[in-house]
Order: sequence, then C-alpha cells, then structure tokens
Amino acid sequence: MASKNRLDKIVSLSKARGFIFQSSEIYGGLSAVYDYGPLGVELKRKINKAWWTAMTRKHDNIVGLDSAILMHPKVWKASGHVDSFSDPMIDDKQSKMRYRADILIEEHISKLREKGNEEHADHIQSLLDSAGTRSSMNEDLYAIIMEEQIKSPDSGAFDWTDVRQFNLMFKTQFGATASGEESEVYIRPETAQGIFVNFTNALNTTRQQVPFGIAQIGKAFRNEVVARQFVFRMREFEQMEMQYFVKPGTDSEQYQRWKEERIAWHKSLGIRPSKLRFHDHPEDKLAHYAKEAVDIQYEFPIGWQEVEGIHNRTDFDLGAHQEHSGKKMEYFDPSSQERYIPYVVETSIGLDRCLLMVLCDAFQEEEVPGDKEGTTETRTVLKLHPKLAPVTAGVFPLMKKPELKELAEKIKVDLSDEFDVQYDEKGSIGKRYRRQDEAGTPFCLTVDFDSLEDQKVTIRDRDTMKQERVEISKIDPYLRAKIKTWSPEEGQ
RNA sequence: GCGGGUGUAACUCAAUUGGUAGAGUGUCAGCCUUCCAAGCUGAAUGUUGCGGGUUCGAGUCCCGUCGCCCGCUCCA
Repeated sequence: MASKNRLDKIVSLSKARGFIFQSSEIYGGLSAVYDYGPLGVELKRKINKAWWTAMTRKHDNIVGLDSAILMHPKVWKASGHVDSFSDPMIDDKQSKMRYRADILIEEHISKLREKGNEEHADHIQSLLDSAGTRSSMNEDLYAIIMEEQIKSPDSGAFDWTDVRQFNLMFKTQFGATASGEESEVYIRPETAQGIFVNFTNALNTTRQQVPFGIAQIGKAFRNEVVARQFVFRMREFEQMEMQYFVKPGTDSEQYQRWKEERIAWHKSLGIRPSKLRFHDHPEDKLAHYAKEAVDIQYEFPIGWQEVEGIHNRTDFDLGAHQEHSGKKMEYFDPSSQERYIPYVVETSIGLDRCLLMVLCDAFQEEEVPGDKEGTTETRTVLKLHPKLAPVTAGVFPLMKKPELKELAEKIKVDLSDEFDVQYDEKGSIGKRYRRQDEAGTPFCLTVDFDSLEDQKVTIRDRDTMKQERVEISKIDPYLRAKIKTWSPEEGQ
C-alpha cells in the first residue's frame, strides 16, 4: 500500500513540477499516452544522451542510425510481427475471465493425449494448425471450441464470446488517395527492424567489420490491450536499441558481455545497485526469435519490472529479411575467408521506463528539522544524478536587492554556456531551496552581501543540505568535480 | 475488451436527507526579511471530466461516454 502511494506521489509531483502530463488532458486525456513537460524533456534528453554517448562515442565499432517510423509492409511480415504480434482472445461470459483461444485448444489437445485419444488429438491439432490465415482464424478457432465443447478452465462453463483478434500494431493509410488493404502500412512496433534492413547499408558505408553494432533511438507504437501504470507501459514510447552483429559461435559470449556492460550503465545513471537485478527468461518462454534472453529489472513501487531486454536473436532477423527480400544479408569475413549471416545480440531499453526508474530511484521524502524547535517537516527531494538533473544549478540573490541581483544574473549567464542554470529571486531563500529540491537540482548558488566583497558564493548541496563558500571563478570546476564524483546513497 | 471502484481549482481534499461550490498548499503582486516551505496585505483560477435525462432545483439521483485505479488478459 505504501508503495502504491509512492507511485501516486511521483505521478503527482511529475505533474505539479512539469515532468510528465497526460496527453490531450483538456479533452479528457488519451489512454496510455503522455507528454513530457519542461523539466521532463530535459531529463529525457539527458538520459537519451547518456545512452548515446555510452553506446556510440565510447565504442569505435558501434555506429548510429535514425530510420523511419513507416516501413515497407513486408518488413513486418518478415519479422514475424504480422503473424504473431496479435492474439486471438475469447472470454468466458460467466466468470469474465479471458483466455487465448489457441492456448485453450492446445490444452484441450494435451488432455486428449493424456487420455490416450491420440487420433482425435492429432485431428484437432491439424485443425488448429490450418486455422492459420488471419482473416478466418477467429472463426476457425471458435468453430473448434464449439465443436469440441471446450469448457472454461476456471468456471467449467461453456458460455463463450466470439474469438476476437487483438492486433498490437497500429495501421495507417499510405498515400493521399490510397484506400484498401493494399495501401495499408504499419506504424513500427519496434525500432529494431529499421536497423536490420539497414544492415548492409551500414556495413558498406562505415568500413566496420564484425563484430560491430548499430544503435538507434526512436519512437515505437503498440496498441496494447491494457496499458497502465503511468509511463511504464505506453502506446507511444521511445526505445533505445543496439543490435550487435557477431560471428556465429561467439554469440553467447557476446551476450554475456553485453549483460554486464548494460547493467553497469544503469548503475552509472546513479541507480542504486540493490534495486537492479537480472531476470533470465526460461527457455520455454522465449520469444520466437531468441535463443537466450534476459531482462534487467528495477524494483519499482509496483514491484520488479523490466527496464531493458538483452536478447541473443541469432540470425533470425537477417535470415528472414534475406529470405523475404531476396537480398543477401551475408558478411564476408576477410580474416577467415568465410561468408555467413551474422548473429545478433540485441540490447533494447525503453527510454520512458528508464526515466520512470530514474524518477522512482531519486524520489525521497525526508524528515528535516522544522520551523520551530523540536518539530519536523517533510522535505520532498529528487536525488537525481547531477548529470541527469534538468537544472544543474539554481542561482539566487539572497534578497531582491539590485546589487545582489546584478551579480547573480551575471553568474547565471556565465554558467549557462556549460550548465543548465536557473535564476530565481521569488520568495524566501528556504523556499527557493525546496522548490529546487523537488526539481532535483543538485546545487544552489546564493549571492549575498559578502559576495560583493569577497567574490564568493554559498553553494548549497541538495542531498546533504550543507553549504560551502566557493570563489566565483572556481564554480565551474567545482560543479564539474561534484558531478563526476556523485554516487547514490544506499539505504531506503 | 470484461467486472468492480472512481472523477470537485495547478496539487491534496471539503460540501447535511438533492437547495445556488469552499479550505489548505501552490501561483501572482506589494511590504518585510542576511541562508532551508517565516510573517503581513492583496489578487487570479472552477460551465464539479464530457453529453444527455429526472426535478421547481443536480457536485449529489439515472443513462451514455471519456479518463484514472484494482482484478482478469496481454507484454518481441
């Protein structure tokens, strides 16, 4: 209960301070779509940049890409999305429970086999297999359930709705005058395919040799049946993906290496290590393309949830595109004189989820000494890593006096080349500190009357609330050093 | 999509058995103030999610719709 409350508080703070708003709020909102406000966009950009830097700038063999959201419909046929990115569902009208129609039938078949009705089981299996073509699949599956009188596992009732298809890909019309199925295109449900279809382009233009990677950040869209829990599961979201092309046989080793490298990146964002863990996918739950898969999970207020997925995709994707497009997706290895389709190790992280993780990890309510002797009050503070904080430093005149304002504004302007700095003179000094605490601003610089004489300012630390006098000319290196050496407090 | 709950100011919440919407916080202006949400004065903000209906009268009752929460389901 306390943890649910905690997410609610984070949602409220996000709205009140301008991190995240619901989309189209004035019209009642659009389900599972969110907008980033003035602080949110800065935080998102900094996370985005941290990932891009870690991936491309720090790896000579990883190159960037920005592929289009709209792609040829055959891409999604080849990738398997058209066939398996949708599920036939059926509801038990009595218990209101929902089941996947194909799985109900499969369970029915295995029961038949247990009872020794092999022949009948084979027959149903072949019906199930041939139910394939998507247009009539729902009717076919429904017919099997009716024919076999398959009952609901929970209620035992035989009272079903129709079988309905829940396709998770958005569609749109391509071309102004176009109509009909021929002109339909999908809005990408993942960014990975944009990388695969550009594999040979990247290879031919960058002089890269296997192993090498292609990194991309971009929007993806999924028409989720249920999309809830704030920005954790959205219909429009942003992915940061890197596909690493390796020689077959080295894939497992590379997969292990990327596991370690990726979790280290999460820690570099200042996420407390105790809140991060790996979660391996059991073999029988693997996606159709994957040989090995692991999630990096974070302990959100709603429990342990996936933030990033690392997959050994084998040659499934390049192989499928080679088959469907008729274009060679092979790599010629100059040292071994071999020709092969590379295996792919994928790292795929949700930017929005990552941002939510950063917010959740930073959010704290502290009891601090209150106004009167012996009392306490609650301080809400986002202990964000300084390199991610939307505002790096606040600059305040201690009071609204012209000479203090002048110096404070000058310091603000000077620092703005290097840092995100915000000037504030409204309200008492304590109130300004607390405002910045809620925005996650790690440093507040205050100009007082002594500053005019000694050319020093007071720098107040967000986390410890301690103050230090620093020469104005040394603020820049002071902030740099602090940003570099910051680490989160465990506990809590 | 189904079932249950819910929707009042930017935020957190009030508003008797249906009787003309308020408080705190926040925001803004001014005064005061030499370092952690201080004080004083003043100000702005709502077609009570939206649309219908019942009624002399609806934030309160009914229907629809949208959003949110919980459960089911799903999660490449």
